[in-house]
Amino acid sequence: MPEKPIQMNPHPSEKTIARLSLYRRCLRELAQGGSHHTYSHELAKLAGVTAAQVRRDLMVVGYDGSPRRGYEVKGLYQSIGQFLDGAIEQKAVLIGVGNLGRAILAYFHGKTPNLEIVAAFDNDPQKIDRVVMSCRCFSMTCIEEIIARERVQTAIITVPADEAQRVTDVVIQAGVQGILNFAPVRLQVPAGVFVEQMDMAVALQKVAYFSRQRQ
Amino acid sequence: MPEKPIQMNPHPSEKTIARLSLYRRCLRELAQGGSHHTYSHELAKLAGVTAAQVRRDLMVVGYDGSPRRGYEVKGLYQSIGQFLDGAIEQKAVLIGVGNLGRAILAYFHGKTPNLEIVAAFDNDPQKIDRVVMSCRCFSMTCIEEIIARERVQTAIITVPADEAQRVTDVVIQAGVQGILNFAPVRLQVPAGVFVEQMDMAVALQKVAYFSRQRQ
DNA sequence: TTAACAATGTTATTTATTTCACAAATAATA
DNA sequence: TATTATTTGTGAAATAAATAACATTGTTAA
Repeated sequence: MPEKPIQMNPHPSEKTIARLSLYRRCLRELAQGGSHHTYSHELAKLAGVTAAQVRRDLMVVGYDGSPRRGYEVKGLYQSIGQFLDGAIEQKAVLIGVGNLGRAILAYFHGKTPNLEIVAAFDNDPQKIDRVVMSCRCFSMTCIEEIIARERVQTAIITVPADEAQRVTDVVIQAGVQGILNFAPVRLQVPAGVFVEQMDMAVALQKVAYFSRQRQ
Repeated sequence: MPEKPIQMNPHPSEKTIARLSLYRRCLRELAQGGSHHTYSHELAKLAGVTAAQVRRDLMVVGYDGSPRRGYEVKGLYQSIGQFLDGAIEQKAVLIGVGNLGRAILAYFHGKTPNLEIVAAFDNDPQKIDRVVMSCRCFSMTCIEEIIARERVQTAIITVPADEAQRVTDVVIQAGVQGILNFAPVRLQVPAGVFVEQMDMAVALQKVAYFSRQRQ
């Protein structure tokens, strides 16, 4: 193989980051299935992409496979983990403990040790100061205080559309750098804050359109 | 303006379809706010894209705006609707009435008249034959029968990861052409079936990564 | 009536992303 | 030990997507 230059891609794309996260999940499954090593084409098949895509994505991680042997499953898993998670543990909060909020709390509980949801917020007195899906639920009046105290960097927004911008302003004021937004609104945020839109309505329309196209 | 050729883009991209759906939502809000006409740059600002992007996307719809006046809000809204929805009403089903399933049922109820969720399915006897979030819930043993009878084209999958592939095989067997999948698995589907993956874990990892990068 | 303006529709250009292709490398085999 | 087969890592090519540019045109106003 050609000599590797000591220089790393400065800005991996969003798509690459998303796929790396996917590869990590596939590697976890491979490890649980007892595999010790794997190949780009195997990983590609599991992730639903091409082998070339896998190899190119892995360039940013800086983990070297072996020709003929491929990648060591555990080693690559940990390398991707280091790359995606960074050194210090990250914290997230969730705002809006409706059905969607509860689903997300349940889904993530214990799954991602390097990115824990440390608190949930709602206005409903029935929920405040209770533990919902293993997560402590607080009044929305405490958002700023807890985000600042716990050094939370990420917020998951699962409130109705008409509350989303207000909540966004509060969490950013408190120091949040990234938002996962499920409300069907484009959030206005200052430069430097990352927003990922999970738009279920748009996604469903897309499926409906293309399923009609293919009949 | 140059003469318009009577030829339409045969295959609008997934991204264009997604944005058209977004524009439609923005137009609805404009209409509710009392606007009668709008411009590509206004729509662009609302949708969080560029004006050139808006105009390019609108080419596939075949709705002509007027120089100087821009687009008629109601007319463009309906044109996009016709384009996305098609002539005949589409039906969807939802499989897995957990927290996530309920959230989606609640969210879509009555919102999209051209794409109705006509039935939900679960194995829990507590839910079977009840109405959950205004949607009738059936046993999973009835999936094939109801999809075939109602000519359902789209399925929303909100079951746990280890059931997703089994459910997928059933709904495709019954005639479904498109799937919106919330389970964290790459579904194996035959060619011609469209799958849209809503991967909450990947999305959260992405936000965590980029929020860390920007601090 | 005509001139100036501002917005459209579309082509051309640029940028981003994916795929291809292949030298270099290494394990397995003879 | 030499040979073969197969996979990696990455530059080059191809494809896809976004942006810029602009001729055209309806509207407004002098």
